Amino acid sequence: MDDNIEQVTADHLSWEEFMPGISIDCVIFGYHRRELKILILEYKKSGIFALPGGFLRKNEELNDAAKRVLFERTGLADIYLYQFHTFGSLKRSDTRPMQTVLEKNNTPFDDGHFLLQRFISVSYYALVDFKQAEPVADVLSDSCRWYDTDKLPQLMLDHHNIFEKALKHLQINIDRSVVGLNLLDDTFTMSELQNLYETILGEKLNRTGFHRKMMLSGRLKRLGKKKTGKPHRSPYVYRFTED
Amino acid sequence: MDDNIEQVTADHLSWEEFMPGISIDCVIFGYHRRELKILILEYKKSGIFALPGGFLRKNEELNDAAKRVLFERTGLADIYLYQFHTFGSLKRSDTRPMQTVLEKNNTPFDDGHFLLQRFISVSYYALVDFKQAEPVADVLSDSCRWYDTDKLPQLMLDHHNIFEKALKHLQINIDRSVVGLNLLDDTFTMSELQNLYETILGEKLNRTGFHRKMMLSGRLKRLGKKKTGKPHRSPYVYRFTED
DNA sequence: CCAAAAGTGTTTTGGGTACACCCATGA
DNA sequence: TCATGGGTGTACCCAAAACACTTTTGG
Repeated sequence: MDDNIEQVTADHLSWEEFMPGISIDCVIFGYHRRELKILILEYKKSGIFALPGGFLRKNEELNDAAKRVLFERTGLADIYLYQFHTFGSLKRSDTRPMQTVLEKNNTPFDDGHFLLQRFISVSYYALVDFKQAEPVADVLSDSCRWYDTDKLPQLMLDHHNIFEKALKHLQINIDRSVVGLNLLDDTFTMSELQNLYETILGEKLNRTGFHRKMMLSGRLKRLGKKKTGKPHRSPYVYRFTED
Repeated sequence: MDDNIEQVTADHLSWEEFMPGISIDCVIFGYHRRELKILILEYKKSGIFALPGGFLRKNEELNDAAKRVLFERTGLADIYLYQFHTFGSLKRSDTRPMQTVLEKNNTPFDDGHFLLQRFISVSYYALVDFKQAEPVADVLSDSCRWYDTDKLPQLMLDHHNIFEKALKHLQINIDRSVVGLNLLDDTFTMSELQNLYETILGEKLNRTGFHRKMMLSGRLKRLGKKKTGKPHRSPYVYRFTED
């Protein structure tokens, strides 16, 4: 019993370090085999799915908090991160999903628990290398896994809205975000890059036009040829030039 | 003395209605005589200038709070409002300007005063009709006045950053925001519209190209001719079609 | 008749798409 | 030599920019 009280106190103390009412949600995009993916947390035994998120420390830059969330879930630093919107609907304050999560975690709580308040969500999207990321679950969750964006489970609260808005921003910023640089391997072929674009935009692109546009952008450097073992001419591989 | 205590209590109670740590700032654009303007508050006798802002009620939609702030300062409803960024730098938590403001207002305060905490600013820009707006100062300020965007006073904290980012977003969204509809009179000439565009973008535009682009957009309806009394052909007046 | 600004037709340009063709490669 | 996919040149289209010309109006 004493242990339990101690735990509650410690719990309470740690929440004290954070700004109340402000959460940070991250839509973390990855790409593999023609599928656009995002990281999704599943809370323990609750069947509740959510975007990776976190809170803002009282002495922390907002953008640093987003970087920290990203690092905690993927182990990656120096990642393309973009703040695209802040969500503040009242529908966000439905506390039932989080109550369920706390119950399944055997965490004692009352109505005033930090996690049961109304949160404004400052939301970011990130582009990460699928192969380099090592998804890590947080204390409340069983898993942090990649899901194809066209096969997402039902997400808690307005998290599906958040994802959709992130995708829309990604589509609009597709060139500015240098998607290839952030979502592909270091080197890649032109059709791999085109496949990525087509997956994100959800539409077929003209092959020759795409080729020329990319070359004219001046951001691509052509390296050697790639031996594919396929019955056709082998493609060049490219790399993005830093600028 | 009793009155004073009563006031403090009332003051405390009223701050209780708001979410802590979250503020809303509005860059309210107007346009008159080839000058782009924004509304700026001057705090009482302090020489401190700031963007109009406010706070989020605990039971209020975020976007509604922005509308409320706009209404309180201009008396206008149904205005084009766009949330463009959330600012969360630690530099925002310098409390000295607000302490000065409270002192000049003879408002008793201690370190824990609501206005002296760290705030995350969810920021919106608005486009309003200069002639219809009736700027109203808030309780802490002497004035709420229009300033030409190229002659702004020094603004507190990061408010000049906020303005700059708002302007950048306005420039990018200039067509989507239907700038003419929101910043001009109901009817206007083509060159008035072009002057508005040139002022916002800060560059000269090709006259005939602008004319044609606007007509091809299909959003303009040509009305009659305008008698100008000027020694040249009189221009048509136009109106935006609603859709 | 002139100057000034508005409106409109014509030409040029440049990016995007479509198509045709050649190249490289393994079966 | 055939099928397949990669690379590139040519033709075409459309929208934006540049230019030229006409129209209207007061002095």
